[in-house]
Amino acid sequence: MVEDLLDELRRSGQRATTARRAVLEVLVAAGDGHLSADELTRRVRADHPAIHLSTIYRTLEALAEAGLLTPAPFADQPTTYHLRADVHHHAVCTDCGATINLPPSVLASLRRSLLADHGFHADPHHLTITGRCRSCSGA
Amino acid sequence: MVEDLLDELRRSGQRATTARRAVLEVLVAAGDGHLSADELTRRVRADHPAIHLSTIYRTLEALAEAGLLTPAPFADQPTTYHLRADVHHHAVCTDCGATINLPPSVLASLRRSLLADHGFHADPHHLTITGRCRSCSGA
DNA sequence: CTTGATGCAAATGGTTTGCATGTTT
DNA sequence: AAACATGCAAACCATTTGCATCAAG
Repeated sequence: MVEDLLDELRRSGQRATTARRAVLEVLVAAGDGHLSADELTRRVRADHPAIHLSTIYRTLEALAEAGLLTPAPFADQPTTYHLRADVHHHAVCTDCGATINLPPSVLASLRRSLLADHGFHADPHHLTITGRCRSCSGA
Repeated sequence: MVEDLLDELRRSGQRATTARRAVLEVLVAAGDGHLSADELTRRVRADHPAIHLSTIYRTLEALAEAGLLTPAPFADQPTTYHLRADVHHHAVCTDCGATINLPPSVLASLRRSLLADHGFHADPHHLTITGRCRSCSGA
């Protein structure tokens, strides 16, 4: 898994270093969770205490450029990152903060109408839609 | 127009000050354009040179709380703001940077399915969807 | 006159960068 | 060996905050 990703990295002309392997391992272990650069650093350091926060940022940039991961900039909070394989979207409740993961398919009809009406090929890596969840909207 | 908005501000328990009037004037004059705090300050200062950037931020916070405007956090770039009356969404081309304004109605079916499937009442103040515009996707 | 708003300067927090050194290819 | 990645410290930039002063109700 991680080795496959590293191969893809190399194929895109980048080097496979310890830091990059470590970051990918943490991301794979996290499943489809979203990790901030800071949290990622904390976890990477469990095994590699010397790896620096700035390296994590540069690594994330390299991995994103190679198309292996996607940054998910939330409003305010620090940007989080997840593997490209786990593309999904979010519904976030503005009252309680609950988040619902949504499959890419929820955007199917939106994409269709953007294409039909504007010739726009939507390729949303990550989308956050705000609103109120079932329990908060009941209140 | 601006006076109506100021009334609404007062009704929500906030004070109608010079700074707030000035910000509203600039926003109204900007139409549905999106202005960053910095750009807003530049424009406000044309008439009121003493108004400070931090006041603009506090003003924006007050106006947002009163429901008069909406912050639109773009990826990376500084957050921009527009009047609540001009709610709309964006499609941004990742190649050329072109942006298309979209009416709220483009989200109708998405909202319907979120409600049906998750009991989630979507109320997106602002959404940015990435992809490639007609001309760039042709290339 | 009381409470909230403003100006200013200084702090914050996430992210980026310059540079000397270490590692991958 | 050459090119690129890393650690570190310092810079950056948008935004926030403490505090003394000022203005709106």
